[in-house]
Amino acid sequence: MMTYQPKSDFLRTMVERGFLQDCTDFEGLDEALLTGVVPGYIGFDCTADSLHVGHLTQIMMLRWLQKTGHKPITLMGGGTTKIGDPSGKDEARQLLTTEQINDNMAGIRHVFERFLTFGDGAQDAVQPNNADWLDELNYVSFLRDYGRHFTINRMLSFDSVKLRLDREQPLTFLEFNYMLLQAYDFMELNKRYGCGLQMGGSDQWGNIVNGIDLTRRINRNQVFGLTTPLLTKADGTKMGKSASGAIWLNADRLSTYEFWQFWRNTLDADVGKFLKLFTELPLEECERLATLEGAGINEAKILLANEVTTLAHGAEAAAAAEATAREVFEKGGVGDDLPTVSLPAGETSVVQLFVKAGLAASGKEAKRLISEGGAKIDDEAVTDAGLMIDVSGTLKLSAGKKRHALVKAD
RNA sequence: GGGGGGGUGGCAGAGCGGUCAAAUGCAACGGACUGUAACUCCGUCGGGGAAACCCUACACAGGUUCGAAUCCUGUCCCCCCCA
Repeated sequence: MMTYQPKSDFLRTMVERGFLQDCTDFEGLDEALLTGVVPGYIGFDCTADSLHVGHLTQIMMLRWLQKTGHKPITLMGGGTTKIGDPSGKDEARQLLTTEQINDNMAGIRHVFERFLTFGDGAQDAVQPNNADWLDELNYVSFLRDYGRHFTINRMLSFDSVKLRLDREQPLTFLEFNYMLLQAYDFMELNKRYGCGLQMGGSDQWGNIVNGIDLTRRINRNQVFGLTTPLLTKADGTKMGKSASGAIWLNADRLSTYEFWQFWRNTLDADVGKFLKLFTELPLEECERLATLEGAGINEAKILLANEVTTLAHGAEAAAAAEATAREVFEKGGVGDDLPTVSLPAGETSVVQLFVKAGLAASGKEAKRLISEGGAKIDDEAVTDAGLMIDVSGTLKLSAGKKRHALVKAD
């Protein structure tokens, strides 16, 4: 695959920056991208009101698509979310109301607006909702008009299906149908927007290929698909989890300081990869930074954190986060950007203080922290779990060396 | 429909009448080392309580026992094989 040198800006960027896992027709897509504006889409579930770093590869890909002169389509799975894609899930997803789904779509839209330009222009991003066409689907006519184009033989040959069958895990009819609906989405987007490209994670390959086939058969249009590699950290663990949970891209869900910290704590070995994927720094710069060692790579992580935070939350948020981090970690001081909790002034037990500040999940955990010597108030180690604290002014609480929070008296 | 095997802490997976808040591994958290890394090492890891101590837990509901995650009965769920 890599023997072909792409000529289009978009594909070249994708290859150089490590976005590309696979493509259905590398040369064909390249040509289409050179010929005119190619609307390209990625589908997103509406299960939460924000997206997280696990989506960031896809988001950046859409951003590059727009930057290189094409049209991004962020398809909301409003229709499919009502059913729920059960693949990989242990239990059936709880059903969301239409209202919840709409709220979630609005939240997701907020995230995208930071990365993409929406509007009515040829290269402006649009955000359709597949409920608009899936809700009206009639089972019998769907089977008759579209079901005929899918053979079970072929569907069984897809890895996503084969894996499940090989592992002797049940695959419900619902899941099996999911790929038909997604194929239908692609075809519909091709009709409505002239969409010529679907992108997604490597696990979406089968679904994407089905959409391409269906679009060719029904619309008689040649469309393309490309996938991104599954992102893992250098130590083999999943990317995008932190102590407190998912790394949300929405400031309501995760403070910009904590978001910044997530990137600041990138493993050495991942710095280059993340710079290329999640920032827009020139390629050579990314590669140079990745080769640094010791203090150098440490500074590179700050740069990474600043760049990603600027994209997701703006330059001001990034600067504030960096200032706080430098104050806290380099000078041992206090920064405004630390997670802050307000409490009524007065006496509280240390244990409760740590729980309320979000530094301990339970009183037991707070006590454990204290007995292990990891709990500090204004940098003084707490030794007595029975201590009563008079909350007044601002206190800096620390759990270990990295987790800090401020408590303010009302 | 018949036969068999299972459901244990965030996950994986022991335990199969008392010494079990439950081995071990992973994850997580704290500490040492450092660069706010990685690796390694040490410690912690159901909840409430300052503590003594108390409470809830081995799918669910009952039962047998001085005593049950462990035995019995019923219910629900999962997997496998046969039809």
